[in-house]
Order: sequence, then structure tokens, then C-alpha cells
Amino acid sequence: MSIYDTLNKEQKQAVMTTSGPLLLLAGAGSGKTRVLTHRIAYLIDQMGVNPWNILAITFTNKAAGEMRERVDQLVGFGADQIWVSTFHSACMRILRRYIDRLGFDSGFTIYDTDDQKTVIKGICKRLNIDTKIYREKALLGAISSAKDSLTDVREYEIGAAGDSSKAVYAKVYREYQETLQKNNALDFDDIIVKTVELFKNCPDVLDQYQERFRYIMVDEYQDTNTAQFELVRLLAEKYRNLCVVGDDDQSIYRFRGANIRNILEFEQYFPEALVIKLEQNYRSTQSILDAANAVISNNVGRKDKALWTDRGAGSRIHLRQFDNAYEEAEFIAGDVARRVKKEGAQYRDCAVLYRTNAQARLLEERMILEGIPYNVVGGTNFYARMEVKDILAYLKTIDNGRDEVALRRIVNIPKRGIGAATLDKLEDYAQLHEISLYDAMREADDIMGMGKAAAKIRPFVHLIEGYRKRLRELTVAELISAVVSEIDYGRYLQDYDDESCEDRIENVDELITKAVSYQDTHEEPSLTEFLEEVALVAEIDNVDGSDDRVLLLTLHSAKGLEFPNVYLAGMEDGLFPSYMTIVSDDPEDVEEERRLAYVGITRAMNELTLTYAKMRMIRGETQYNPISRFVREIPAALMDNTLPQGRRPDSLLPDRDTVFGLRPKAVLRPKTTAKADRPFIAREIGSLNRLAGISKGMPDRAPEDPEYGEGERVTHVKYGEGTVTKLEKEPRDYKVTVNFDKYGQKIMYASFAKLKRV
DNA sequence: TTTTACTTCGTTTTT
DNA sequence: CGAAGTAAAA
Repeated sequence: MSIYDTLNKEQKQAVMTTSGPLLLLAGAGSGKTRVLTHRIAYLIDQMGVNPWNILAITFTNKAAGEMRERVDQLVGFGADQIWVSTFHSACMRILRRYIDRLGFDSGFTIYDTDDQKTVIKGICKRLNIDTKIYREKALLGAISSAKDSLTDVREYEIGAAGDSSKAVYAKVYREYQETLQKNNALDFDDIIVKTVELFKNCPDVLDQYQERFRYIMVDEYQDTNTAQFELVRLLAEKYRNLCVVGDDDQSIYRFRGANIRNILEFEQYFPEALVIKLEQNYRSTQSILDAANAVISNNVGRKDKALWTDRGAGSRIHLRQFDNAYEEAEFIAGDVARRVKKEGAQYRDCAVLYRTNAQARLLEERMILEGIPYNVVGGTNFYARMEVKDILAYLKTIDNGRDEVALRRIVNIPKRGIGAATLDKLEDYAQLHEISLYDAMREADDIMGMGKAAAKIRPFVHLIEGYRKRLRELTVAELISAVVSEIDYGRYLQDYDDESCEDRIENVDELITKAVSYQDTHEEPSLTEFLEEVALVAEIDNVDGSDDRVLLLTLHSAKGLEFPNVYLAGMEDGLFPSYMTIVSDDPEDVEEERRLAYVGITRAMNELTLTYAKMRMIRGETQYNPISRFVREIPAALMDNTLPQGRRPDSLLPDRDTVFGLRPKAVLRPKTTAKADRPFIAREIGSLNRLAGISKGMPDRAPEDPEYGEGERVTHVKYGEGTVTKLEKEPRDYKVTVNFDKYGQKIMYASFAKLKRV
């Protein structure tokens, strides 16, 4: 009896195929992590591969940590030699060693989205670019997707030739890269891109890593972007022992540059690749899988596969409608409480999934009210909070004097009377003498025209210099404590906002706690490394599964997790799929949302509950959205409640004042913000309903007689041909039961099924 | 230079 | 609704 006997046939094949390229199409819940960990064990124990030669890449630190733990359990010896890491931290390790070859200093810092925005703002100001026309977000987005697809500044400029608008983007891209280089900083995308650049420019470095990583495994392969693919391709080029594991149906990061072609075209890059499909699901009941399969089958251009299980049908999927989001939250909280009290469930067995982070608030409030322990994943990243960023900016300034973004952030926090005018003078001086802004501050006394300002700068420089000198004798935690007390940051927070100051001080303390735990878990702790780790944590990394709490999280963060009880909240067209994707002219956008729905459904092991509200407040506006098309794509027979048969929007229109107890000021205020590109909500309802296949005013009319009868052959767009076994007239529509040749029996409503007689 | 009062704007998802 | 930006005032 060996550890490999518990694997099924395909899993075993995947584990034992150790050489050459391997594409593992692993459906949700098909045990891919098991395969990966067993494969690593097999490589070491059975094939005699040196653990040192193995690289396993995941997307989140959490996934990396879990994999490492499981490998440790399977492999007797040398497991710590394996690189199990995320794309970003693997690249960081390489860059810290070799980035000097690209003209950066190895003490570079990492810019998060906030920092990037600051840089872009500065550039726009400097170049007199109107941010009304060229939005910072759009500029950043363009730069990011250029990088994701490995388009450098030069190439971008060539592509922009002759297009004045694109030329602005190109100019900003160039300035942005130059600023980052000047600040000795990289953004998230650069971490990958610069590593690729390094490998391409320095064959000796590439060769060294190729020799080291003779066996490479990539998890969540469907989420890789072009740059990440190129990185992996380069590393694997020599020995070609590359195993990628992914599921095209779970590709949900296209907006972030994930290139689904990486999976669909893997066999073109590696013609000798073996492809293995894992379709047996060990997680969910058949009903849940049927629902997931039915929904995802509406997407085109996917690798064909269907999940199955030997677990049995299980209970039906619960579908619940509510008047508003408050009642929805009330139900979910109540249902969780009921399951815990009556069915012996634990809180941690339950998770509430939603499309947007904003939905968490109401759910959270309700959980508090009912006294249910919960945890919200995501929202504002801990390290993105103002008070935490302030402290980190101090640390960054001490660590890397060239990081101007950090310096500018804290130079006047707390108030030192160093304002824009002073900084402008310093900047001029710095530019003239080709030194950094911080170095200019050090020489402030010698700068003409500095006047009284020099006296204000002196203590600040003194403070930073003092900590630089003491850097070696202080731990990171001690350093933070010292800085916080020296600048009297607590007082600053109190003056800033008395209300929130307690929470903020708590967060600063939390940061110190994290610094202590960093200190305890690392062999050679350093400030640089601490800042790096802190920059690369994702919210999901902090989820502790051993806490007995209900988890509240977005569908995106839920990927890779599983729960006995799952609630999918806010199943409404306009929210999920989001309004943006519905009106998009690219049908791929809705398909991505559908994959998200697939991910959500397949998180559930035993019970799946879908909820939606007729009315919901979104950005201070009340919206009336129809039920999500994804719910309609689930066969009715799988659910415990019937779908609404369409409704007339006008019968539902505003009674919000009575519902929310609001004074009618919101209604009376003239709608001055209505613009051509953002139509009235009332009009949106109409169009959304039309998109969902509901036509206004039709529900109560007698249904049209279908062109087919019982026993006749019909054809369906998705299911193909079948025989009508039952035809029942209902007040609003005909209910048709069809036995499809390929998909078996389905019950559907005539007006939605659009069946054609053969 | 800093504080305040007011307007404007937007929302998907995040390593 | 809330964050963030802008203009005016102190």
C-alpha cells in the first residue's frame, strides 16, 4: 500500500508522468492539489529527483503555504529545498540578486496601486495632461496591460505613432517607467516583467535558473498572463519538464491580463505535451455539479468537459427571493444560525459569496446583530490603510532614500510646515544637481533661497539619518515603535480624526505585531525583506481556516476554497453579471462573469443557497434588477423554488421611502447628474429586463401555443434534439418536458426554451 | 500654508 | 452614499 493508491486512474497518470510537458485540465474539486503534491513526492521518492531542482508556483501565499505543508507531510527528506512560491515572490528572490544588471539597486521598493496612482498624478501635473480626458485609472490600466503583454515603452510608442491620443499614453508610460527607475521602485507588473527582461538580457543568469529548476509546476495556470507565461516558458525551455494545472472554466482574471490562450494553446507551444483531464469531482453533490455544468455550458470556446461525482444527488439548490438587501442579509444570517443550532453545523462550514465588496457591509451588520462570528475577506487591504501606509512610508524612506513617493507622503506628517513651495524648490535643486529629493533635503542648508524652510527640514533629516545609523541594532518592530513614539503619531491620529483614532492606533499596533511575527519566522530578518513581504500579501492570505467563523468574501477571493454551505448573495442581473459587462459589446465579458458563477457554485460541497433582492441600493441609488441570467441557466428541476415568471417594472417602482423610512429628499432632488453615457435607472430596468428575455407587460397574457406537441421531435440551441414527453399549459406559459438524446430529461418553459420542431 | 465647505465622480473583480 | 478633489477663507 503506497500513498499513490488513493489516486484515481487519471490522477495517477498525472503523478507518474514526470518528464516532458504536461497539461492537466483539472475541473473544480477534482483534487489537483493532491495531484501536485503527490507528484512532487513521486519525483523525489520514486524518481530520485533532487528536491533542490523543483519549483512549484502558485498565485497566492496562502496556496503556497498549504502546498508546502502538504508536501512536507508526504516527503520525508529535503522538502525545504523545494521552491514553493508565488510568481511574485519567486521573481523577487531572483531580482534581489540580479537586478543590478538592469540598472536598479538591489534595495528597490515595491509600489502598490496607491503609489502608482501618486506617480501618475505627478506626471499628469508635470506634463499638463488633463485628467478629465485622460483618467489616471485608464492610464494606469493601459500601462499595466502593456506590461502584462510584455509591450515595452519603445514598442508602445511605435504602436502609438500617428494617434495623438495614444501618443499621450505612450508619453505617460515612458515618464512612469523613468520615474520608477529614478525612485528605485518596481510595481507589481514590473516584478514579473523585469525578471523576464533579466532572463532575456543575461543568458548566464537564465541558464543558472534553468539548471536549478529542472522540474516546474504551475498551479492555477488559467490565470497566467503573457508575461508570466513567458517567464515559465523561458525557465522550462531547457529541460521541458513543465507541468501546468488549470481549468479554463475558472479563468476569472482576464481583467488583470490573464490570457486564456495560454491554456487553450499550450499544446501549440509544447507540441509533445500530454494532456490529462480530471473530471471526477470529490467535493460536491451531483445537483450542485449539474447546476455548474448547466451554467458553464452557455459559454463558447471552452475545452469540453463535464464534472461528475459518485456522491449522489444531494439536496436541491435553495433559491430565495427578497424585497431588498436587508431582508436578504437577515435571511442569510438567520439561516446560518439555524444550521448551527439545529443541524450541528459549524460557523466555519458556511461562506457567503458576493460579486462586489460593497455587499459585505449589510451582511456584516446583520451578522453582528445576530451575534454570529464572521470574518470579512478583502475590502481595503490592511496594508493600504492610511495609518499603516504612513508608517511604512517612514520605513521605506529609511530603507530606500530614493523612494520619492514614500518621502513625499511623510515629509509633512505630522505637520512640520514643509509645504508644496518648499518641496518645489528642493525638487529644482535635486534636478539641477542630479541627486534625489532626499539628498537635496540633506543639503538644504546650502540651498539658496531656502530661508526659514531649511530649519524645518533639518530635524526631519536628522530623524531619518538617526534611524539609518541604528538600523542594525534595531529589530523591525523596535524600529516601528521608536518611529511611532518619536513623531508622536498617536497624537497626530487623534488630531486627524478623533472618531477613528482608536481603530487606527490598533492597526499600528497590529503592524508591530506583524513585524514581531516576521522577526520570529525568518532566519535573517531585514527591513528590506519585511517591506517586500508586506507589499506582496493578499487579503486571502490572512484567512485562518481554524477560526470557527462564517466567511464573507467576493467570488474572486473564494477561488480555491470549499465550504459545506455556500450562499451566493445578490444574484441579480446588473449586479451579477455586473452592469458593465451586460452593456459591454464584448460577449467575452459576460462569459467571464459566467465563469465566476461557475467558480461560486462549485465552492459548495453539500448545500447551495442562491439569494436575490428585488430592490437594492447601489451607490446611493435604488435599483430594481431582474433575477440573474445565471440562475435562469440552472435547470428548474434542480431548485427548490420556481423562478419568477417575469414582472412588470412599473408595478414595482418607487415605494422606497416607506421601505427605508427615508425622507423624500432623495426623490425631490432634481436629477442633474443624468448624462448621455449613464442613463436613468428606470431606463436601465427596461433594458436589463429585455436582455434577460423578459418583455414588458406580457406576463399576464395567455401564452402563445407552441408549434410542437407531445411525442414530437424538437431541437434546442444548447441541448440538441429530443422528444417532447409532456406539455402542460400554465397561466403564463407552457411548461415543456423534453427528453434530449444527449442530455436527458429537462423541464423548461416554452418561451425561454425557444424549441423548434424538427 | 492650512483649514473648511462645497462639488464631483464613480464601482466589478486584485497578485 | 462616500471618497476625493477644488476653491475659497483664515
